[in-house]
Amino acid sequence: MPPAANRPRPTAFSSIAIELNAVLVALIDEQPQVLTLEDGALLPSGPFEGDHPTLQTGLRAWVERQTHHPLGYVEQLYTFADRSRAAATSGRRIVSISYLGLTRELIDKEGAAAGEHEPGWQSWYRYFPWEDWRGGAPVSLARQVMPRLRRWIDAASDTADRRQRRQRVEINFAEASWNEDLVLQRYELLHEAGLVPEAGGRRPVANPLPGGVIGAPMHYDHRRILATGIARLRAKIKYRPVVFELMPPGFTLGQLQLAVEALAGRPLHKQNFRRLIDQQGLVEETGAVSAETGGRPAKLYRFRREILLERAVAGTKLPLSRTV
Amino acid sequence: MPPAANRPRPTAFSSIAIELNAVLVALIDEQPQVLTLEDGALLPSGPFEGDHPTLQTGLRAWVERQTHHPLGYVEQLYTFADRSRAAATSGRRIVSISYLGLTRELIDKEGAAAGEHEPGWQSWYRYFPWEDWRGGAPVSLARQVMPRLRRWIDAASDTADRRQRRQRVEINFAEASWNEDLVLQRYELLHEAGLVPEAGGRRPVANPLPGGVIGAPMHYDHRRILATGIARLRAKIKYRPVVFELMPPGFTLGQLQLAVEALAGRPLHKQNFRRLIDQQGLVEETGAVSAETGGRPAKLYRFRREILLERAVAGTKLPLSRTV
DNA sequence: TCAAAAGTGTTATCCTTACACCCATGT
DNA sequence: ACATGGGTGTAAGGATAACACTTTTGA
Repeated sequence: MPPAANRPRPTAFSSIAIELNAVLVALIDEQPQVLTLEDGALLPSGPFEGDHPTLQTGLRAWVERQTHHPLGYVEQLYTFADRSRAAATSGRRIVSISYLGLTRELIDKEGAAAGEHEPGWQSWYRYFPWEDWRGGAPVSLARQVMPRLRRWIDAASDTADRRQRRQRVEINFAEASWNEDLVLQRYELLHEAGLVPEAGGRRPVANPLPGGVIGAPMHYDHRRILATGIARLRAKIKYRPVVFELMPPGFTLGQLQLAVEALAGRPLHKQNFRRLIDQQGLVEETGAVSAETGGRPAKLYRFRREILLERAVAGTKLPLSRTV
Repeated sequence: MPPAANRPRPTAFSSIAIELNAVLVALIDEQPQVLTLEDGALLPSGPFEGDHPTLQTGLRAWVERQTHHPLGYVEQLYTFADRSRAAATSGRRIVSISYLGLTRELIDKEGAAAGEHEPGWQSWYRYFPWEDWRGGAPVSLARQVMPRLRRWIDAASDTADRRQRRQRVEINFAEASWNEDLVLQRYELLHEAGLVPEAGGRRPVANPLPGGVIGAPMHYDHRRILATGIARLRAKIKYRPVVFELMPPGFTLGQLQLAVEALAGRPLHKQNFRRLIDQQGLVEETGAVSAETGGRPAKLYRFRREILLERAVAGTKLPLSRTV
């Protein structure tokens, strides 16, 4: 076998910009919030310079430089490079690698540049009002989203197409069988239907309907990246103990439930939530109780960090044989 | 708000090569096989040129050019850019975006370049022999992997470190609670322990133990990418009907079970597997029966493609309330 | 007739869902 | 006293895991 250097390897020396995007999430005032720039129109992003050993260290470097705060849990989301959706205004091609970051503490605003670029937290439901089912079905769904989707269905060119559209809407938006994990799928469908045209760098949509925008827009495809992050997080809290990355060191079970509800965007069953938590052995009592918001004082709990080492997490759906 | 072109946007015009890698999987002779180059030492990879509208079309373009065969199911895996693991030999920085592709049919070898670059299929268990539990615990696990991992544990600098190592090995490699989804975690642990040094472009490992390589090596970090693909696929077959992308149009339930077993790397319980399949309504009888390998003739089934539109797939683990 | 694989039926167990209820505190 | 949230017990239903058994072919 020839040495590595001699082997031909089909790689292009492309003049393409590589950008790192971050969906930084924190729970503030029982709301899932996202760090943004420019009044909520932009996710923080930075260049990937070749001088970092890994992508993640590159990300951590500029996020911490920009926010003066160490980053906790970080995971890669997706790599986008759609020509039409990223940077149509500049002629330059951009590959954007996005990350999800969870933080427990507030980002120090002092260190950041003042003025237009000042970072700020925004509730993610500002961008996706139809995703917040904590108080029942969101009004914007019935009032705005569904009527426009129905018009989009009717605008199909032929019956086969119309049937297809109806079926897709039914799967993703049916109230009776709402699946909170489909954040990205729903956003992509709305985008395809021309209902979420973005502020900058978007291709003119195929079917621009009157009535315009639903939910706050963002520049480039940042709202799509945000949708990816929310979808990932909602799926993940179901099989990995990531909520605790967003919680303070001590918390009540009620606070924990509110946190999960904020992320999942729907109310949970109190008693069963509690049973689920303790039968998984995720938390332990600190011994203290909280002086709180009315009602009986609640025990404080802390996350058992050890279990990150103890568990490998299952994930079964196959009828496994015991005769291995 | 200023127009998009005026807004400063922190992107670097990096001179970094962008590469697309493909883990192309097919089921051949009841084995999960992967398309490779150079006698199995390399995954097919190609450049991302800026002239494609999306990353996926870029990938499809060169894969189809190289193999003269249309690509079916495709999904993005991960983006790596570790300096130490990708291309240490050349000085150039490479960002490699990897994809998983599933194909039902053989790739046409005629169209490909002859000689050293001729593509060929390899069983993926050639690279990860410890992952094949279809015939019970693989011998290489007890004979090779575990003894070396134990030496790695003993080689820890202090007791805390030793305890940590023991725990990680226990979680990922314990026979009693083997989790077939942890392919990537296990590979990364073996890599960290210096047990899977790769042929080219790898940083000299911290703890090179005698006894050398376990499983067939690959160049660069391609084995890591392959591990990512296998892990993703094993996890995915549990909640999405992707196996059918690998099956012929008509198949028996026995063949289907063998296919899932090949991917999951472990034997399944026949009766329960059948119940699971038909209670999910995934398949329907074609009416035909197969002339087969001995024993009673089996009914042939086909995948109900419609269900891809009918279902949104659940994925619950939270105690949801009905009082929405 | 026997091996080999297909195919059917039934039972025990666990987990999820749901309901009903009591407890401790502030106002 | 009563509103408010904390906290506990238990029953019904469904899904999984396991077992036992019959059927149909080829050699």
